[in-house]
Amino acid sequence: MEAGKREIAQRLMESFIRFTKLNRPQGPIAGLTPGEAHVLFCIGRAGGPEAPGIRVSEISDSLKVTSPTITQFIKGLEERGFVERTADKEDRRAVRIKLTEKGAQAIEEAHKALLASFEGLVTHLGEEKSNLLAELMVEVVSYLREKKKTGLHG
Amino acid sequence: MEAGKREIAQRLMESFIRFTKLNRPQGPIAGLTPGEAHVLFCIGRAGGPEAPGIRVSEISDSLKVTSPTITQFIKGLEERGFVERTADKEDRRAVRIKLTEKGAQAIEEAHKALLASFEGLVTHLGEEKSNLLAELMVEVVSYLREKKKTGLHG
DNA sequence: ATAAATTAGTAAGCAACCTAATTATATGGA
DNA sequence: TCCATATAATTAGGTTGCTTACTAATTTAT
Repeated sequence: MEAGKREIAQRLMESFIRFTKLNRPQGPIAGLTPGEAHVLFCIGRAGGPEAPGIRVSEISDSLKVTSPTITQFIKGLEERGFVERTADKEDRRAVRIKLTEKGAQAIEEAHKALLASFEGLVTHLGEEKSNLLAELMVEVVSYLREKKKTGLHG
Repeated sequence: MEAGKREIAQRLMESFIRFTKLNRPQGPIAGLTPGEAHVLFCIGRAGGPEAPGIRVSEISDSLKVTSPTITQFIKGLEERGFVERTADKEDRRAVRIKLTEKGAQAIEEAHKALLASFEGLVTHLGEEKSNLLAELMVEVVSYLREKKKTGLHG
């Protein structure tokens, strides 16, 4: 039924547009912009205080943004004491980035706030619907990823 | 079950973050940036060629952005011949904005492209799941709207 | 008449991205 | 060994889509 399909697409489109608008984060959390929090999360995931620290290129790969973008974020985060840069001894082109104590605390705070807001959503929808939604969103993400890949040479 | 709830929230959070990243539009459609297309859609919805045209304030209310943002978009769109400005005769502070022929064509093209991409998603998920997703997203949107409202004075 | 509100616009700036070019270092092959 | 090439990070500058603060013109209410 083609008409049904178009109608569903229309509804999906509208809800996604509204979602995108509303989902834009309003203000900073723990003194971090949303983008900074993202980068900081990525650094935090990369290992504890004993680890050598993550590289700029690894962050940019992981977050799918270019390395100059990461450099800019790191610059701001370092100035404000959230991260530390150290030279890599085995590859002197590389830079190792680690969280400071302040950075680790900021992550914890931001993570709590973020999770709390999603827990609010789960409470609103109920666990069953939330599960369903998460599954569907995973499928949407895999579709978008596929589309983006083939879209480049198709 | 608190542990379950947190786990669901976590999965929801991750899928939403990935979605947001992938859903960012890549390039212009019909010579319009995504933002311009949005504004043009809004102008198009406001009435046909015989209507008096929409006001800047009406667009900004509808799209939930400030009026200077709209002014900037209109400026660019007028320069490139997508819209026309005319003075309102009954309220000389106001400006009436209408689509040109070129603008109407651009909307049609952009709308087709957008709808086609969502139809691709509907095909991928199937109609049943797509319907479900649209319904869930409507609930998410209403939750976010509510949260944003109460968040301001709570 | 005058104060208050409204409409649109300008100026300046921020967040989060991008590309192109540059610097420093690493590495494989003639 | 030396050179060409590749890689790591950075700098410089641009884009998109928003913001706030302000001005000018006009309308409305007192």
